[in-house]
Amino acid sequence: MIYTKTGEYAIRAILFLARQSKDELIMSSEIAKNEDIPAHYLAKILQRMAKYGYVDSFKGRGGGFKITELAKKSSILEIVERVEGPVINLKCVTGLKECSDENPCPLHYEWAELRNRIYNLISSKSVQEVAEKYSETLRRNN
Amino acid sequence: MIYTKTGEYAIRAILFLARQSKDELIMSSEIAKNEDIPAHYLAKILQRMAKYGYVDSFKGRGGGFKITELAKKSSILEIVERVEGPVINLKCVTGLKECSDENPCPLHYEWAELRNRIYNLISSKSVQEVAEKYSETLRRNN
DNA sequence: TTTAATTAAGATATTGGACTCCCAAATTTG
DNA sequence: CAAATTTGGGAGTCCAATATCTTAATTAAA
Repeated sequence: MIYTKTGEYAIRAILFLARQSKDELIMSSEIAKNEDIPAHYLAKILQRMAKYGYVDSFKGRGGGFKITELAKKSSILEIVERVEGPVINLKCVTGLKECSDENPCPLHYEWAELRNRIYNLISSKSVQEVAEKYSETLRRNN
Repeated sequence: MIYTKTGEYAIRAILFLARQSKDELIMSSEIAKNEDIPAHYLAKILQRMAKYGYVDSFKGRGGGFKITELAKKSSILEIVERVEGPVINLKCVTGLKECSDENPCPLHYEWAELRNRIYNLISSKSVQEVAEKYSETLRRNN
């Protein structure tokens, strides 16, 4: 993974919610169980995502979480960066202090290209698209 | 950066040493100053690299460090992994629990390719090559 | 031989991420 | 209304990475 556990848990939870049938409420504990995430910790992350408007939350018996339209349209990168801050450091793989477009280290341009492609990979598809395609794969195989 | 600060410091120090004129001894504090690395922390890292045979160390007045032939021939990846353990996590960018070649998530193959290219980028050139090419760039520009 | 300089080594401190616990607030159900 | 259930929010623990400090060992130079 490129990001931290917090970001990973956030994405797994949101993709899990995105794969549920419409308007169904899922409890934090159920997501935790299914995705193998520490329950109390996930609760915190969901709490934050509720603030950001990525999930709607409902208290009390029968309560739980469901994904919002905002989250469905968002990319993985957007959600992760909201939850944990910038994902990929801009610095070059050599880490050289003076490395820049003017004074490029020998790996500068190749790394820049890869970095862009990584960004692209996790920002060009919406959560909904990813969830749907993944559901298809699971349907085909099982 | 893909690796931790410890790995980054190690690489910057080793590339700095690789750019020095032959047989010159460089003090830990001098590297720290030039590369803007916490001095005491770098000392620890150099100490470990001495154990691994990547630098030779000399105590006392006039002492310091110099890079070994082993380090010159090694790749950035080799050194970083020696210093801090495996660099890039194998897990997919979606973090999905069941993601595998059989049940690939929608980003699985693209990510696998990028991961390979990153590995390639930091493992196909030796420290010496990187240092030499970088020195050339600096000479041309300044 | 003494002093200063430099690395080696180990102990300690700080920080941030990961995780836990507890109680309050809200909501449903009986 | 009371009890049970579920999220919200605050506080606290744990651990590894990062960073600092102190002292010992070694060496060169005065």
